[in-house]
Amino acid sequence: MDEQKAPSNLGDVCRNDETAAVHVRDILDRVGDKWSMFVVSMLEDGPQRYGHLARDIPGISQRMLTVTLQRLERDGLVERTSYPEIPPRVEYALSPLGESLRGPIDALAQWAYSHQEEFTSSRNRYDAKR
Amino acid sequence: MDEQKAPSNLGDVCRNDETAAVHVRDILDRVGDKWSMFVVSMLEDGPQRYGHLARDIPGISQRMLTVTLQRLERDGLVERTSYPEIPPRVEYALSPLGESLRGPIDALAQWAYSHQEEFTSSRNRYDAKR
DNA sequence: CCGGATCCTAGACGATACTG
DNA sequence: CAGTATCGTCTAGGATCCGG
Repeated sequence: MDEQKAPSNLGDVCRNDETAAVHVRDILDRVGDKWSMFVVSMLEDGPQRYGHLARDIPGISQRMLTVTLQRLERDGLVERTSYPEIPPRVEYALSPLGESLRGPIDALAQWAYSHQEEFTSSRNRYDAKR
Repeated sequence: MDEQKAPSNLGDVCRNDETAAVHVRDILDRVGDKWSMFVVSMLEDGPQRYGHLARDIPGISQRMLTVTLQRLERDGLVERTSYPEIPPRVEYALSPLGESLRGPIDALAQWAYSHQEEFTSSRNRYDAKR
């Protein structure tokens, strides 16, 4: 008894397995940082070049695009391919692991989209009371 | 023509609707901050008192528990009920909106749990090259 | 074209002490 | 018991300039 079943929700993950909880935190950090999921969404249609991403993501600085891509590559969510040409060409694509993240992320995006009304009205109500 | 369909993934959400993208960012901020989802996971089993949360969430400071709960309440994910007794008693519970977030969050938690191996091995491989 | 290196600021977070 | 107030630290993120 006390079989190690795959946990089915966040609470089970956090409570059953100390190290798993740490990894969940790492993922949530990546998901929650300012640009990562935006970049991932840009790669959903296929590989993109650095310059294309820089142009199409409004407001991102060169530095943040660079570090975001590096972190995503480090985490194995994005694959970087550089072609030794002049001028240099570098392409970024979702890895299989990155592709597999699309499901959960899209679910979250849909939730955010369909509940934005309740979300903001709750904030307005709360702020009005101060 | 140009009917506004519900977007089915993160890219559609971000590209189709400027304000929706902002709300998605707000949600992702909340999901990504250090304690929010941990607190939410603690409330999955039912309402909890402040002190109980403080004891059961390892490493959280009083301040961070307070501000986390306030933010969750502001966003309408958690409901606060204070009973005017001596000594005071305050209970926090998931709102219906908060309950509805469990699906997407649990999906993400499961993803993190089942892919932690690839995640960390990718990081080790990446770090080894520097 | 694709970044790396530097400097800077705002806000997230933590420790501690105090209060209705 | 359930917070608030205050202070210090640390890091994410932005602006800008430089290099292969």
